[in-house]
Amino acid sequence: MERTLNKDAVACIGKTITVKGWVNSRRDHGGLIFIDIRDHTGILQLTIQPESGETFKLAEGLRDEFVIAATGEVKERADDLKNKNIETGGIELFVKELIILNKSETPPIQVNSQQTINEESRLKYRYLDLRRPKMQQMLRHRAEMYRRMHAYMDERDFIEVTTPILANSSPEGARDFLIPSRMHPGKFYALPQAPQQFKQLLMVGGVPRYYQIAPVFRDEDPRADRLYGEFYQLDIEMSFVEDGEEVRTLMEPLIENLVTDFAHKKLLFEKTPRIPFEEAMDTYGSDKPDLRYGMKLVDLSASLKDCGFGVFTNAIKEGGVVKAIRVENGDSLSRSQIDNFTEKAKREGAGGMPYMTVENGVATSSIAKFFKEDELKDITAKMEAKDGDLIVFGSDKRAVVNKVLGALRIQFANHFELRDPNVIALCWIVDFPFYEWDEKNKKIDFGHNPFSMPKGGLDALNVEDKLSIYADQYDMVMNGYEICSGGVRNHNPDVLYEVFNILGFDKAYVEEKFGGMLNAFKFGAPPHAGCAFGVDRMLMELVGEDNIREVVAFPKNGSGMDLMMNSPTSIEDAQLKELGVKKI
RNA sequence: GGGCUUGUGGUGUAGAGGCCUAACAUGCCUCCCUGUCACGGAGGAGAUCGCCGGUUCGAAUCCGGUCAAGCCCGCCA
Repeated sequence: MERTLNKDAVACIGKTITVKGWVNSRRDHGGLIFIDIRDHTGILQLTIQPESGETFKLAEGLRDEFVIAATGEVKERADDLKNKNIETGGIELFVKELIILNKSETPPIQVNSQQTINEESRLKYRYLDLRRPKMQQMLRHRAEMYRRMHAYMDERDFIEVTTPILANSSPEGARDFLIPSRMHPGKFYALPQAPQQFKQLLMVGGVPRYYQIAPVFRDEDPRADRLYGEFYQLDIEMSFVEDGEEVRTLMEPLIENLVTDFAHKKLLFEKTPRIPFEEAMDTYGSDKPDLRYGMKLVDLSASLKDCGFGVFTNAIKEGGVVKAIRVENGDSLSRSQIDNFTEKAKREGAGGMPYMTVENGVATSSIAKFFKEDELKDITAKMEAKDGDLIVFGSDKRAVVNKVLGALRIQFANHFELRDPNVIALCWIVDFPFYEWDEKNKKIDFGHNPFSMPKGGLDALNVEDKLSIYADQYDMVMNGYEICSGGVRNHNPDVLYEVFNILGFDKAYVEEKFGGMLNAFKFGAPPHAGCAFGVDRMLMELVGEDNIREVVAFPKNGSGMDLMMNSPTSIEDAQLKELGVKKI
């Protein structure tokens, strides 16, 4: 007699085996009882006959989700009794001995049901939810992805180093989770928003290739593609790298392989394209474009600068642009659907949503009367529009138009179901501007990460137009989701001082704020670069989920609560006192 | 912080001023059943329709507020 998993029972015909698992369902025929026993490998039918005496009596009392062990002989079923729908449908276990290892109350959510269950209930009873085959598969998918990541990095001589979870509050970026220090009342640790500083210090510490699948913590509002509180990154960093392209070419085969070999999906591009940030913004209205569909933004300013439509000409006169996207077969949209899209456009900052449809080879609409015939022809030609297409315009400052049309592009793609779930489009967004114009405060500010290396180093910082400086920084985008962010780091103290000096911060400020890292850089920091992949988000897209909580065992809900464990919780006064924390 | 959507037996849904003493499916309980596989059959229990207030002769249904959830904006690498 040996212990066997359900799926392995198929190979045990004629043998006596023991299986253990949960009661998935019970079919009691009065004189004959069938039990489907479930483990993580699937379902196996147990057959209990009245001749088994005590065992039969025990089986009559079984209910869903009881935990049982059954011992008996595996027999092949007669041909007409085989169930082709399940893997073990050709056999059954004739039970001689049955042990109830634990009972179960009637479960609040049905494990064996196909019904979609309210997420709130699923999270409250996550341990039941996790018993469902789909969730079991998810957990195993995740483990398999981790395994591949470890193997890939190990093969390339990266070593895994764990970095502190009790770390420091960081000045940039998201809101911190703070941990009061008992030994230093009034002082706090912070949970790391990324292992960024530690991994750079590892480079200084002579570790040339580091990686870690690291938990990171951010106290920001969640979204469907953004977990609350904590998530995981495949975090890597390598020394003696001065060009981000080296990191990109090293890492992209891993991701491409995960797409084809792990997720069994098609890569849209044989060679993952590099798209400069500004081109992405201009062409797709987004720094994380979904490239599975077209609908590129086309600049029509040159054609329309003298047209009769004041909305357009005024925008151009004030230094703005007129751009448009072509929605294939978009004239099938109803008036109210158009109104819905118009609402969306307005929410993104547009004044309205002018549009034309194409009939008999030329654009037309209620606003067509403002345009000369050759202007309409020009629009049609530049948009490469065919009969039945919808042309949607945006006119304003360039940034506003890009934002509006970029958002509409996504909305139209959703509506017309242009996102092929079996295809993965990867791209790298490169050349992020180092500085950006802050419209609110009317001054220049850091575009993204002040610690990445300006392209061209110290010399490049001397240019007149600081907005023309680029950072050697890059994001990887998968089907419209940012799944990786990285950069060549600024390892040179002089460059770091100058980068801040341009914004008016002096040496003393930099030293006070970033002294720890700056000190290290004074003692022979090698040039280095790296990146971090969002593991959860990548897995979500690879397995075709549209909510990131579906690929996490125990996610928090939208208001940051764990409904199962009831966290966060209140704390005893005595405990607060010990930590030197005053109650509000 | 703001916007949109949703809230009805344990679970998933229907009902959209009087057909509601709230329907259906599933689950649960009792009984019957020796080849089912989401077994089947008979019977039964289970819901103050998220909460508070208002309109009305009459509210699950309309209105106001409130709470909760999901999505989005803000925020966030």
